[in-house]
Amino acid sequence: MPVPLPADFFDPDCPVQTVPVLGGRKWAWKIMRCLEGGPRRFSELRVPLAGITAKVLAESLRAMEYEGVVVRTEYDENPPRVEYALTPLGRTLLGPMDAVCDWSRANLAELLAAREAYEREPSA
Amino acid sequence: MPVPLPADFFDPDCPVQTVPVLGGRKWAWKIMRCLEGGPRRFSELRVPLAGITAKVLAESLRAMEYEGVVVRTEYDENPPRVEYALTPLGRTLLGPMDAVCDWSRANLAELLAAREAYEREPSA
DNA sequence: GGTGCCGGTTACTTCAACGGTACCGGCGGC
DNA sequence: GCCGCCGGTACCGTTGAAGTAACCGGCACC
Repeated sequence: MPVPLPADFFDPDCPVQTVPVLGGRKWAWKIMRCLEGGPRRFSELRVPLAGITAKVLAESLRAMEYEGVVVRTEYDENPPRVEYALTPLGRTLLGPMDAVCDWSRANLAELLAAREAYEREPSA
Repeated sequence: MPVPLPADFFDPDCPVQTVPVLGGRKWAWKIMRCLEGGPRRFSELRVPLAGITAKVLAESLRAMEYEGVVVRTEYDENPPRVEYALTPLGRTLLGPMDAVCDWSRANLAELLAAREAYEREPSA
């Protein structure tokens, strides 16, 4: 297939650029999983996300809210309560995420082997 | 669904941690697409990846090689030639990637709308 | 002998995500 | 009065990806 790639191979507003959550956010996938079963409170999320700090969790949730996959609901009760949940849009993202997770699970051994092989012979 | 999430909700070596390429690397998805049609040379890749610098392309390719989705082949010709190609493992990743791309394409309007809405009313 | 291409490398800078610590206001309980 | 819980914010430092710019050796061409 010797056809050279053209300079306009990519759409200037290629949808990949708009993929939320998936890029550069360490905790986002796990947060999605935690919300899969229903709305959760801030401190409730901190339990399974062992090691996350309040700051990073707040940042991540706000970013995911910005991207439209999470909603934040503040209840004017006493004591005040805040709940985070997936939006319908966010819920539709779970499918494609599953595909990637399944791939990763299925190829875990090969992935780890590749890294080891590279370290033995970096760019032969 | 009021069942609280347990502290060991996530497998300590959860496969999500091992997803290559997808996290934190700006150009990796596009590079995958460029290699989809067959092996490419370094300078050949720079054409469709408008704006990428030699340094970042070299770094990205090396990282992808480390993760086992790309192979680098050096031909001892004159002038010397280097080709990059997807590994079989890398090729199997295209499927899940397509799922995410399709999702993004299908929901592009909603994604952009969510961001605009957030900017009008940040965390109401 | 100078210019350019190929496939990079090196050094320096910028930026965003992450992590750590400290602290806040409003409330309830002791 | 004091402590702690809840849901954060403010400040600071670190890291790692990305960008900028300069340069390299080997070869071909003129």
